[in-house]
Amino acid sequence: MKETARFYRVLSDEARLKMLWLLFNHRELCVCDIMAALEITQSKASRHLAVLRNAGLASDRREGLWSYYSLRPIEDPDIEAQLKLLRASLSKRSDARQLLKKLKAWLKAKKSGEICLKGGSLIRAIQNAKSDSV
Amino acid sequence: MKETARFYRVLSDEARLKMLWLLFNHRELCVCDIMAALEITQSKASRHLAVLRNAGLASDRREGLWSYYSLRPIEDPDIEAQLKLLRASLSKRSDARQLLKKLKAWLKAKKSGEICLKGGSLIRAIQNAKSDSV
DNA sequence: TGACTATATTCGTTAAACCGGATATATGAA
DNA sequence: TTCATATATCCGGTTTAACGAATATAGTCA
Repeated sequence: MKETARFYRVLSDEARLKMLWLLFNHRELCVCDIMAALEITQSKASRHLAVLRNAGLASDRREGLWSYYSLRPIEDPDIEAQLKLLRASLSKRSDARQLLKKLKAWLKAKKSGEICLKGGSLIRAIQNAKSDSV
Repeated sequence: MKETARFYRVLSDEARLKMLWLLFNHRELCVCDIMAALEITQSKASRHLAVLRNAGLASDRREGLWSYYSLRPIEDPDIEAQLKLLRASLSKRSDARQLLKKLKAWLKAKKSGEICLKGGSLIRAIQNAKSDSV
């Protein structure tokens, strides 16, 4: 039953729940997308994504400088059912929907080049997006 | 979403999972029953039961010196579904079934008076039951 | 090559969780 | 009243988790 407790431990952090939620709704996201949506530091994003990966819930794919994370197909049907329930439960929360909106806005800005990635680091761009939302 | 994380945090401890599991299968248990089944100290049992109570998952009823704990009817259907799933998931685990057996043995011994409660504290009786199982 | 950058990891610190032993509380019995 | 007892809570100490800043790593591009 220790194993079961460990599974819930992974879900017991708000940042990780948010990441799962975003990945439920987007097939693949890079670290910077998650930083921007959650407004967290780079090390925090990377660390929590690693926890999800080590727990077998997420997998990453490297493409050049970028790491893309996605949900991993779950083998254990009980865990799969739990995650499904989690997703359904979060779907009803307005803060979860709000988070998705913020991500979409960021993705759009990134794609359209509204955010200038040349000559400025992504981190600075994320900082600016942050202050925009205030 | 902080609230959701807090819920999983409650489930992220093995002792608390075991307590929930026992309460899933017995309408009401006193603290000493849980101490005996889990082979834990009195303060640990009491503390974790308090966590379950504060989370709204359990309630207690005082009867003389004894505190009886039971599951509380869950208002939130999402949480209820999660707990149902947890129960079904644990039902498949042999260690969970083993734990139930240990509890039943303890309850039987307690009821039949095999364990002498007079002139000896319950805690001592639990200690003895512990060494019996080794 | 060398400058730049996205991500991973390390480092030192802070906060939270957990523990057993001791103590406090309240009930029951003599 | 006084003693015994089941449970709750307090007290230190230990472990675990989380954090931001700094550094390491590895890829890109001039």
